[in-house]
Amino acid sequence: MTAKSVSNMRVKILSALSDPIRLDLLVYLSGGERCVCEILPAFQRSQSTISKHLNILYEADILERRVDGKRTIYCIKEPMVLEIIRMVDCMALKKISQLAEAGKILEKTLGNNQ
Amino acid sequence: MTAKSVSNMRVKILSALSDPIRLDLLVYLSGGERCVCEILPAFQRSQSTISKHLNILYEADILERRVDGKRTIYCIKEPMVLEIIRMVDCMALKKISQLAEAGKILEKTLGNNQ
DNA sequence: CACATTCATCGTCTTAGAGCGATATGTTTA
DNA sequence: TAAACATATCGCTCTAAGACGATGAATGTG
Repeated sequence: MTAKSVSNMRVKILSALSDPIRLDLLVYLSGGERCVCEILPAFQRSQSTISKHLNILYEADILERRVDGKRTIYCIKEPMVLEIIRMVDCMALKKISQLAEAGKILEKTLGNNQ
Repeated sequence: MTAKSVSNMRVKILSALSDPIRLDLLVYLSGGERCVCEILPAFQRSQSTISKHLNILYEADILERRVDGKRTIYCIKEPMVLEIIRMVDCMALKKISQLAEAGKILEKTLGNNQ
């Protein structure tokens, strides 16, 4: 039962991370806690859309939230998530540089053949 | 341009990881390289479904593949992905144990109130 | 060469999720 | 208490993705 719970939670966390806006939100919040009315103008999306994304991150236990008067303040609950993003970026960079390298080689080869 | 490429690749990698079958495939392949005909009987899905999932992991640069005769052999290209899964599992476990703890406290409280 | 094996890809169906406007809920302020 | 503000939620549309059977493209075998 626990094994299945962990499996479900694992997918929930990774699904929450697999969206460009939500990744940007996390990077934005890595600078410290922010209320929604601060977050909104930093993202070119409707209020309902941002609210939904924040809630998905909250449900995945990645963000923490706290109500202060009429504001709701979000912050990163699990800093490990930033480490995960860092590792994924590392993988992405590796891939991009491989592609760039391949591009150069191809260019060179084509150049020689002409 | 590169920033956007990294961002796209990042989402691609995380999307590839956000599926239960694909995570199981990675755990399965962490035991070493396997051809598709070995993988298939270990998963209760159609051949086309497994093939597609393997391809998604391949496209995300997570798996490597090699053709040997009429077999295609897959293996993990980027071991860092296992480390990422490990960290996500850690987060998931933390959450599960929090829930379990909350359950106990609730139980105790209800018990005391009666 | 005909056939079996192995795997990828295509076409189709169905479901999940992103996006947004409109509305609901709770809080401060006038 | 009415109005303004901050945010969540609902209802809807549209697109992306999962699943699978059928087909296609290789490779090996009799």
